[in-house]
Amino acid sequence: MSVRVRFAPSPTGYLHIGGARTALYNYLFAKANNGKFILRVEDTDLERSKREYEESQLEDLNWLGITYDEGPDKPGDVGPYRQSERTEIYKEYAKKLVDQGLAYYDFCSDEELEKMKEQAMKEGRPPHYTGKWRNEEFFEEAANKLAAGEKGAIRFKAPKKSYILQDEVRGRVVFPENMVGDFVLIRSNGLPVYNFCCVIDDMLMKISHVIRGEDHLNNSVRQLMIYDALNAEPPSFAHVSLLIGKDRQKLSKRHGATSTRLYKEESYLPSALVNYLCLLGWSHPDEKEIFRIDDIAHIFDSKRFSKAAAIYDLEKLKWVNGMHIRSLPEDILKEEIEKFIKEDHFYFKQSDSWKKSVIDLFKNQIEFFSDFEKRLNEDLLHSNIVKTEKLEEVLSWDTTKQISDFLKNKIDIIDGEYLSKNQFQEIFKALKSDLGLKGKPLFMGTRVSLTGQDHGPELGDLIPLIPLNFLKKRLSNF
RNA sequence: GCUCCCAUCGUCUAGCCCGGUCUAGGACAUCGCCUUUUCACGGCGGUAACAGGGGUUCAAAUCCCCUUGGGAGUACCA
Repeated sequence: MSVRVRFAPSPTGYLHIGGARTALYNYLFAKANNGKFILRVEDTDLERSKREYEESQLEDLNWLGITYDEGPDKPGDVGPYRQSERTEIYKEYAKKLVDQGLAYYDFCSDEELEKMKEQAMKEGRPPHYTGKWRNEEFFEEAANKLAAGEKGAIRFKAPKKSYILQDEVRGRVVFPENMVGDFVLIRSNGLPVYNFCCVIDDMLMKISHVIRGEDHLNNSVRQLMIYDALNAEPPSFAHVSLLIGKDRQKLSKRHGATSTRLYKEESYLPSALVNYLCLLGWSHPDEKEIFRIDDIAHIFDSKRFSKAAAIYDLEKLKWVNGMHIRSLPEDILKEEIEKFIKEDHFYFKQSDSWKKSVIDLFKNQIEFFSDFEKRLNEDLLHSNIVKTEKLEEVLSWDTTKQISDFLKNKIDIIDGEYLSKNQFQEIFKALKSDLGLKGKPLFMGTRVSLTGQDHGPELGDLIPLIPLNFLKKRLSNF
């Protein structure tokens, strides 16, 4: 049987980081098994679903490099791929179930339903449907109401038996009898409910494996019931552990950035995000930590999912991002970095070789593309200098005063835009021998005199990249 | 409440299925040292975990049970 998997987001918000991970696992699983990855939009909740969210989610998926074979914008043979466009299909199946006596029309009002639940809770019973409409003797009355144009919901008659789910991740899960009561298939407004359309679609779209969040585990019993009623073979299921926040609660807005979009805006590399997400609940057989997802697709194995929920914590993601930045080819790195530098920045007025040197100088020190401009401004162009205690200390040394005087004399008489590497080396050598300094006083004194900072890249690499007039200006402060 | 799921360093995890090779391995973070000063990179090293209790066994992180803790579901949301 050919492998077909799907990701089925609801367009009720931006793409959630947890959703992105689920999509990723499906994508990887399809790739590993030479299967197809289908994207289906679950927009049956009319009030919350918005087309703009759908568009943004597809866009973000694309940004992450998670591409699908079939979807609303890539029609295949089993469309349409938006549930809102499939309501007739669901109704048809629901009616068939009613005809077979496996479901029934229910005309209870919200108030009646509410009362039923309260009563059950009070008596310590599970809050299941106990309305009269499930009884055959009222079928005729229901038919009359229907004929008279009254709106009723279609409710599924939950069989009184236990169900067993052989889950790829959880193993054998037994759902005892009486776990759920009769549930709604089609709402009185004619729209289907998740558990129903999910099954119909997975069946019609020939989905072979369902990989989804553990929050759906309990839904499975309802879905299994429907497959049974439809006489259809259920797909195999893999319920992946959930992503949670530091407080071990379900990931939500208050845990900070939970939408994929924000990572895009903060200049994270999609390859890094996806690399990190992949490792949150799945492990590489060789414990490799840094990889491109397409490189591991062929070894992706659903047996390596972990069962426990993972805390979503940004620290490691930052590191992964830095690693991905460093592995970028030179020209792409340059291109990406430049996207995050202001158009009128000093950087763009410099020569290509200068740009290259500067990128080489900083690329190992940044975790984000947006860090580059910061480094440039602080380490090279000396804006935003913070007077630290350490800096004050170095400034107070007599040797520092000697160094700055010496440098001022040497550098003031040099013309040009930059100091060459050789020029700097010579000056530095002279400084060393003339003043007889070494170690910390020498290096720190020179650094502070020339950059105004107590830290930064290797002096020999850094100084020749600082415009000469900046150096002169700096020295004139002493 | 009821049902289901989960439980290894602060965090992500390997190991668990097929008990001994585990005085529990890796990574992030953290700390220390080295890399002629700093930051970073790199290298080396340190701190740090099998939730608790019972079994089974010559032997348990690994198998079984209980407790505790956490999570999910219990909708005419998805």
